[in-house]
Amino acid sequence: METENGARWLSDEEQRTWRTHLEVSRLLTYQLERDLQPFGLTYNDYEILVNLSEAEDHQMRMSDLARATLQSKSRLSHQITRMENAGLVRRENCESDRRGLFAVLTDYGWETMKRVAPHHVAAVREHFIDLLSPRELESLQAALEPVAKHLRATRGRA
Amino acid sequence: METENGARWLSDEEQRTWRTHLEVSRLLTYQLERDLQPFGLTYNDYEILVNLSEAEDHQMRMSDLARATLQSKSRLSHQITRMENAGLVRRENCESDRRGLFAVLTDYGWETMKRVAPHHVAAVREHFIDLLSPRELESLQAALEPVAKHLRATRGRA
DNA sequence: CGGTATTTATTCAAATTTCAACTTAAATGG
DNA sequence: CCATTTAAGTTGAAATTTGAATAAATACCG
Repeated sequence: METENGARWLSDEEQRTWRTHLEVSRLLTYQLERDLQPFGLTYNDYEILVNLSEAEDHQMRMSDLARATLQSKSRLSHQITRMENAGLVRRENCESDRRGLFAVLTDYGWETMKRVAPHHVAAVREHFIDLLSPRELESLQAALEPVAKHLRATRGRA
Repeated sequence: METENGARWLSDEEQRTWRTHLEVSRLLTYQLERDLQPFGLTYNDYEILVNLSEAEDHQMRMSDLARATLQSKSRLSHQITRMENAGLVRRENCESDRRGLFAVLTDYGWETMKRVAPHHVAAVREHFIDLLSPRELESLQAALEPVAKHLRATRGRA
């Protein structure tokens, strides 16, 4: 099963799996976004909150946050500006590197996180985790981790 | 393992799998987008081309295309306008329902599709399919299909 | 040290996406 | 039939995202 220039097409099984994966990715994002709407947060907002919540002193360098959330610096900068306006985070200067800035979780941001997280987790369960058996969960992780590893590497050497 | 208001947190295993899935989704989209760049197409463009290519007479009603690609009608409308300007598709009136329009693949769109598809498929292989054993592929499909089904249903009754 | 290259982060403009308002046509139901 | 509701699709403005250009500070190297 070859294309004219030698590339191999996908078998039916491969194609089915590929499309299912794509569909799940998209619908899941879409659904989680929707489940956050009542709290006035986008998924992007939430992701920033998670990262800052888990970080030492509830703060991270802009660069690191951009890397962690897979966003461009420019995009993160805008994103943080918006969240700053919403009172969720603030920027703070970095002593040791005067080019640098920290994004810091505000008290309100932290309160918001604590309030919203349980609902978000419930949504993740409802739409993903609880639909998988322990065995399926395990094989999913086993299958996807190498893919993640590959993609991280590929992205890196861009 | 309960939150204050009764929601169950994720176990380490669950969390790891969840995050891996998220990461793969994102990096994969990102990578495929990048692999299409040399051809001057976005992933959205490509997806439209795929759908039209597989459709009867290389044409689809705007609504159906929007549904198939999980986009809003508005977004699709803009998208098609852009692709029309690029010469990849054209709009055509629908006889039987005079509100309706078809998006139709142009010759150039079809040529483009035939030219680009092998490269795209190769990318899908390189970054996903070929990293999975047949067994993993199978279990992935088995695990994700019910999730897809659930999400389709959930989305529907929105 | 002094100059050049990198890194960090922001900004502006252009492209894309979203959202609500609108138009036109078809379906529904007294 | 007519009136109303629903469906198909577009439009324009606002919000977000992208990408190149910029500014400022640090790192590197002869």
